[in-house]
Amino acid sequence: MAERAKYTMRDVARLAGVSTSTVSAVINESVVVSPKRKERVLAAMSALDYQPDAIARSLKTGRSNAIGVIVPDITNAFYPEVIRGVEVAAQAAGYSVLLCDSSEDRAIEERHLTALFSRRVDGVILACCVNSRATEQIARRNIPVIFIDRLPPSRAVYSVCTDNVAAGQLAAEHLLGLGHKRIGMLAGHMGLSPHHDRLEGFRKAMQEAHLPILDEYLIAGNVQVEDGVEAGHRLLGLPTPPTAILASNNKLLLGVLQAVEERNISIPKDLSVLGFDDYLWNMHFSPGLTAVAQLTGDIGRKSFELLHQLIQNPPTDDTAPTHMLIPAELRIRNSTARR
Amino acid sequence: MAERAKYTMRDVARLAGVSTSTVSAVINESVVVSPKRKERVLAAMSALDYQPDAIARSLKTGRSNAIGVIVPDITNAFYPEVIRGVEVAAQAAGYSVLLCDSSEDRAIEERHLTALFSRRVDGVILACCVNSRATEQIARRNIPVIFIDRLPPSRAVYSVCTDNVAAGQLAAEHLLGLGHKRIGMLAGHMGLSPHHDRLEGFRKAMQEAHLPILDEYLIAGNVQVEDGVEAGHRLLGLPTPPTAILASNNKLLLGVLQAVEERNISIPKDLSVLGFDDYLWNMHFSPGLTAVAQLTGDIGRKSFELLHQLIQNPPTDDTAPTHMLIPAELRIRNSTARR
DNA sequence: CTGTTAGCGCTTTCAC
DNA sequence: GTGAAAGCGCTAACAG
Repeated sequence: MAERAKYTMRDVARLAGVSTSTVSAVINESVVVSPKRKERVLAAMSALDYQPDAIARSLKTGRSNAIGVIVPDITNAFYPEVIRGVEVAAQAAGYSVLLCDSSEDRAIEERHLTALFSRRVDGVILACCVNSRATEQIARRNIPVIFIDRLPPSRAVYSVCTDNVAAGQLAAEHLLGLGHKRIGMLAGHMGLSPHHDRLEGFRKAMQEAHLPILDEYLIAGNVQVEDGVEAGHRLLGLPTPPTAILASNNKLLLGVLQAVEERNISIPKDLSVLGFDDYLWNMHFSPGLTAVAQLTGDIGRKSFELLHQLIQNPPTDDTAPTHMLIPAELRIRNSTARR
Repeated sequence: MAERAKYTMRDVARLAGVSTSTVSAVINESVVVSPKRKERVLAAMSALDYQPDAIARSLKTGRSNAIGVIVPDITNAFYPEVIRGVEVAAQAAGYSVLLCDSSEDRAIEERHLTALFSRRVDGVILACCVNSRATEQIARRNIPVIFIDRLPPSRAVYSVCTDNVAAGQLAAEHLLGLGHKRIGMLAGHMGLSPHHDRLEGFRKAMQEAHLPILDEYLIAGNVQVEDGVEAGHRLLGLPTPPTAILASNNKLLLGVLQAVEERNISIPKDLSVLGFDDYLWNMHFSPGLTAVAQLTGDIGRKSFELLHQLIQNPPTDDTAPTHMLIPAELRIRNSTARR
């Protein structure tokens, strides 16, 4: 079991009465082979149900036609959507995807990178974890890496991300446009570039509207449901509570919703609520949840395309890395209303 | 770029003043090496930041230390949870995971299998698509394959699945225990073994309670949200509507919820509702959704363990394949109530 | 257009 | 305990 394929190229060559190089030429269409012999080779191949050995080919060519994808938590619904985009594009280009989950742990991320390099992947797509040291590890190697979603501390890397500053601004302006002036924000974890940037966008929008951001309306830190519950209660228990709350990720939003439920507050009558990321169930909540959606499929597809391009045309060391920004999309439902 | 590592075993050997076989012995701890030379080798390895080439090793040993995982749709939240279980167990055992998404398309599934075989994976974990022909493709090869979640038409394969008959029964008995007698079921797609089995469990429970299953209470077919909406309306528009509805998957449940919303029916006062699979947002819906949860992490972990075992101890052809059944778990919340 | 040949980087007998 | 040497299956000069 798990044994090699029964037949090798030599068997095919023997059966077809040609040399292995001819078989190789037929398979790779690298050089022209006379129709007659080509026919014989093809016949022999299917007679033996021959499958080329990708490993031997990789060893010879130095290219694996495989890429690595590392995400911090595949059960976070954002990533599977991205991965699907990568997968489809990769498959179309003849690449396989090695998937790794770092569990938001820097040491595991490092081990995964090492393993991927050892497997000679042609490139890596990486959503790094907080305080990632990946850039240092990558610098020593010469393999193209695309950062997605989250940027490492030094942002001087190839990346494709949602334009989170614009997304934060978009969210805030939607609320502002509805007449809200007291807007609370659960900003998430400032060590995570998307959260950091969304807050920046929020700040920008408030500034342009000449509105102050009250300290007590801004809660940053963790990103789990319970953190959202706590922050929600904190905000809603204020003497002058906000009339709208913006949650920087889906779990925080779920937490806010729970706090709202517990306080018997009515959405959107008493409070408008808006989150980032848009999943199937968002629209089936009642009321439907307004959200700033990320184009996850695009992020996946474009990150593969960029990586593929880098694999085929290795950049010289002095070219500045590309940053690809994907727009976010406001999906208005019934959790936000005019003040 | 995408070029091989700078250093090979020969470089390490040269620097350490030993032969490549000694370096190999140190790395694999295959034979005892004198402490002194071992030290020198280790020093040389770290001095060069040497990483063994997994591809060359695979070619030589015939084992890739990689497994393939194929799922029909990675954006279905069930699979990422399973994959995480696989991933963690695989990583602990030194295996990498090649992930493929078949998009519920038999032809793509076949291509993925071919690619995985070509890459000489040591085994495959497969959630097959409807009408899968995978068994035939596998029969010709000699690679262990574990079916998860969904079983192929012929169930004579190694598998690890939720005990869906028991799960269906569990769900029905919960409703029965609450005094419901008129129970509607959105049974999903009968070509999918989990749906098929859950219906069987439902039937069993009804039979044991000496209750008939009305034809108009049983709706099978598709599995998308819209199908749930339509079926929900059909059920709720009946002259004598059911007092409880059981939905065989999460999307159907979402659809029912929408129909309920549109008809201004109150859960659980007027209708009890229960679904399969349990996700984070289920408990944050109001009311919290009662669900039969699958132990997704266990499915993933155990399927890897079984596969690993098969890789290490190839079964003889006449041993009957193992079927591993994972229990389901009823999580009672507020969407089901006494009738 | 076709075959011969020399490795890719590693593991593994097999002598020493 | 250690090294020399032979490949794993394939591709890519190169010579014919």
